[in-house]
Amino acid sequence: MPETAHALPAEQTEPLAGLNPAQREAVLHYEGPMLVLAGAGSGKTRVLTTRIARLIEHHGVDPSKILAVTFTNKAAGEMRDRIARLLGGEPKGMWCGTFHAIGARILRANARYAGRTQAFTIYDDDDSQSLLKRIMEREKISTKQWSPRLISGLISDAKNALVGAEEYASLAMDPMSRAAAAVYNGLEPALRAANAVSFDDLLVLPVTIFRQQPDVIAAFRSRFNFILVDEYQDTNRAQFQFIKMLGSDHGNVVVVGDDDQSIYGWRGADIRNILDFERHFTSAKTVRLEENYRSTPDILEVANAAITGNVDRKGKTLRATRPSGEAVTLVATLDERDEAEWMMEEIATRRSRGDASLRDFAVLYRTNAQSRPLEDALRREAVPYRIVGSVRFYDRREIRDLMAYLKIIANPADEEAFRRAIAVPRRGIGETSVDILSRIARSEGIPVSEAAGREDLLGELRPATRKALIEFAALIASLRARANETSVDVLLQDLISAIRYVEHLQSDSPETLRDRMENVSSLVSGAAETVIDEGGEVGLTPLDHFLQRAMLVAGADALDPNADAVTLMTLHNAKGLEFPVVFLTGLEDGLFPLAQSFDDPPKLEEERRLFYVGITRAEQKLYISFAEMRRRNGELLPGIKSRFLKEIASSKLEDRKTLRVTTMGRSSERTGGASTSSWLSRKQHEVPSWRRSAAPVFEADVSQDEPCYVKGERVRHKLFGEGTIAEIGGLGREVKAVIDFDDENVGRKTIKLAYTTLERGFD
DNA sequence: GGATGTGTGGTTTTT
DNA sequence: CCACACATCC
Repeated sequence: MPETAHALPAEQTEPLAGLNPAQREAVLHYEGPMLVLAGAGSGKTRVLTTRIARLIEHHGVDPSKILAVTFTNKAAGEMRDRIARLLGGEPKGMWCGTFHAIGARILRANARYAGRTQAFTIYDDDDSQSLLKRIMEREKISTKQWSPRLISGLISDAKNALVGAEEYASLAMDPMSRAAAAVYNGLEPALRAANAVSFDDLLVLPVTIFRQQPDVIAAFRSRFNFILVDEYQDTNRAQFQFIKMLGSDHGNVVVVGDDDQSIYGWRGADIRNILDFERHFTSAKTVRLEENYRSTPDILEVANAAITGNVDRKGKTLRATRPSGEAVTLVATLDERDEAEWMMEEIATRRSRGDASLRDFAVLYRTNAQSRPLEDALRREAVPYRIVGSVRFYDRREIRDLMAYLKIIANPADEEAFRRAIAVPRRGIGETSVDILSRIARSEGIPVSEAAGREDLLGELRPATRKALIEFAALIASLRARANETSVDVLLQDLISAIRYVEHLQSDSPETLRDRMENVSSLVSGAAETVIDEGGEVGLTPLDHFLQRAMLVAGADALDPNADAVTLMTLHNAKGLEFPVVFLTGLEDGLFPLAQSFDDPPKLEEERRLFYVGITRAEQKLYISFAEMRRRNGELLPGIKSRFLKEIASSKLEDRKTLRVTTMGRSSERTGGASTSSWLSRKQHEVPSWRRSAAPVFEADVSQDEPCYVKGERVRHKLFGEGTIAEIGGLGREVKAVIDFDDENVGRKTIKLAYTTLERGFD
């Protein structure tokens, strides 16, 4: 991270120069466990890299004895580069990568202990879910009652907590868990048969192997004498166990993290890992990095105020080192379009002052769906932008198609890949035929792709189908032979012409041909670059390497730092990044924080940490915006200012409204004109003078088809007082709300909104 | 078996 | 509002 770009020359000549006392202490620490509580922008990357360089240079540690775990591949690459710069050369043999990449590497070398070969495929969520769905069908579990998504989530949670299928089954009491248990039970053999592993398995299987194979764990223990883990606050139980098994003997485990930035609880990350580190690794030293080199004091004040609402934290306050700058702007906008237009104006103003390039701007939001109107605005004005995440490169149809071929070439047992590849240019083989084939293959105990080439086994299929299968099998076989003698990019080109993929794209959808072709050629050039990448120690083929890398790239990995464009991404993707100017959009109650977190304090705290992460991305200028109306799932919903904003003293924020909000606010009744959308006719209450920027309060208007209240919203009833909406439903005059009133004597009541007036928009 | 159409259901965040 | 799953028809 470039937070100390200006300090680079000093770093090169005298590594310890320019470090503050806390940073210095962390760098100088040699053996034993240490927890570095590193606030946002406190120079933790510098501490990590300097420390590793010092281990190697000063303490004479062999780089191959060091294991460094990062959160993204990009962070791993940066760490490598910076260490190389400090040492004046690549540290040979050091392992540096994400948990998943490191897990994959360990698993490659020890695949046999997990019932796989080293050519195993990594299934992404889509692959896992389609496999899961077929298992559910086989087990006669309704995919309607419990979606594969849900079941897959349950199994994933179990895996991340290191709960195996058997144990899970013994714990499953309710019908849903029992369904999940049955699927989980069927999933393991299916993955094994496909010589595949899920994402979660990349963490779980190494731990399982460590537990079962004493020599394997012993070898790794003696190899990695120094372990460093970045973003420790986002580790889950499996990752914790992994680190503990490797490091508890010598205790040379340094973890760096910030409990206030733990935002992956929903993915099984356990904030207790960092909160309890000193208990897990006794005699651990703790160092706090609280000096912030990134943001202006104005931004930091807001950040500190925002996070204070959390109870479950170690507690730390960022201290500014930079001079004071612009105030943080909080702007009320009319709707998501207005929000986008306002953002465009601010970008234009700053650009016209000539002190900002496009890459200085980042636009952050809670959910991917919010990017649409922002993208529209950018496109309208022809402002270049890049978007991180949303549709990952490897998730695109055309890429997945070709990748399926590569996978089946690399791993003949991969049934998911087989199914996708065989369906792609249509070749007269439908799902029913594949199902029959799959059954035959299973009873013969051979992979589907092998069964497809065995004419003697295909008796029950029609001659045309049989012929097509044999042809397909021959195609794969010849490509596989080709894979052994050529590079991945050439293989891809051969593949594309062999299946006449361009013609397929052309006939499939001529409109998108250009875009797709572009993606296909990016894939080919990406493949060309991967070949010259690291060699790998277990004798992997270039194809295996390419596939693995492809499966493990994250959205943020693809960020090209040289592109001059505005960056759009979710808050989760923004972790670890920084920008001169940041727009934090959609600060509406129910959206950020999401309504689902309202009645769940730990979840609400996680949302607040996410808010904190967003704020601390900004270096010079932070904009926060919310919209009074927002289209969600095609429905226009009223929005009120996020509760998070109300936790920040108004003196810390510069309040603004867009022109449209200002004009609309005055003329309540007769705004007329083109956009007579329903909400315009709603009457407004007086806004109390003591809260100038509060969102307008609307009367309940039951003539609308769309519900005007959302679940979880706070309301006040004339008779019953204040309460929270627990449930809402019905249309028109039939709209009913189930409300839990604060007054215990009132309790829960179901109210027809047509006959009542509720107030909202307070506290 | 495949194309076309209609219905449904869903949306938090990602390695 | 949109993507996808499913059903129907060819």
